[in-house]
Amino acid sequence: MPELPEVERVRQSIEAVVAGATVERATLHRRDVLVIPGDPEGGFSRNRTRYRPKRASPAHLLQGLTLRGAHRRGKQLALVSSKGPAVIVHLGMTGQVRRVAEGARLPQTDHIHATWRLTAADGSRWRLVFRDPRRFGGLWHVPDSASLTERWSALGPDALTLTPTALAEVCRGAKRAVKAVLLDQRAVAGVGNIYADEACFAAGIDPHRTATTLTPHEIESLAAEVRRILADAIERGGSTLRDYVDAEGTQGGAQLVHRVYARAGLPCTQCGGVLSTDRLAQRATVWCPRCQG
DNA sequence: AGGCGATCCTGAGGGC
DNA sequence: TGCCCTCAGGATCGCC
Repeated sequence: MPELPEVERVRQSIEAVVAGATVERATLHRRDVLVIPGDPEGGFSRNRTRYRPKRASPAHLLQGLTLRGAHRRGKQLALVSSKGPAVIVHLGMTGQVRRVAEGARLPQTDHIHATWRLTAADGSRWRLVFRDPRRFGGLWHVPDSASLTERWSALGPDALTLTPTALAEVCRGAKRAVKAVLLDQRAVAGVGNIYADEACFAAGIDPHRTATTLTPHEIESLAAEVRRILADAIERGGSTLRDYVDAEGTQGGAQLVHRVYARAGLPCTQCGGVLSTDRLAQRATVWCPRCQG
């Protein structure tokens, strides 16, 4: 499940090829994966039972344009053209962006929903594909840079640079669990279930605590741990639990240092006590009742 | 306001 | 070997 670190690794692993590249040809293999402005379903997620996509053209996937680069906010990735139009890529649960040299074979060819054929700035030719077996992810066409800014302004501050002030602001008056706040992309962008649990553990805060009751000291500690854990996970190449690989197919190693995620019933690495589990905000949650007061 | 359940989807893993 | 069930979860929607 790609969260901020995994999306950032994907971004890094395509940036060099994407910056200055020309999109020679773009193909959409599955129509309902792309949302274009004016679609009956205008939100960020598609309700598939009702979603009826309008006709998409290769231009909606930036065919014929030169790319400026790959940008990221929270868990969202955007291929941005130098003229302004962009495509937001959301990986959802099982989404991948893979990149191979033109003519090279992709390791997996099932569930590929979009393909871009690129000529990089140095003249080399590449194929970029969006693959997403479970289709919780998707693509969003954005007509200009102002629209991208507008869309991304609906997201909270990027979790990688989360300040105590910003965290305090979204916790103020929030009568819900602090983990629910961390998972809310409008409050903080980029944290998912794994790193929410890991950050709460590292900060010694029970994820069930009502957000508004956190002390300034706890807020500061939590913001620092969110930043540290995400930065460390990026350095380790992200967390590979099952599906995640970066654009070159490289697995991550951050899962090796998880202290609580998927460790329910196992001993706490800090105190040796048994880790507890329940469901919070619809997500499996693991914490140490002794270390997280 | 926000908790909660349902929904979308596929693949893995357990039980028998 | 195979079938059925459950579970995983990001985001949203509708109900309470």
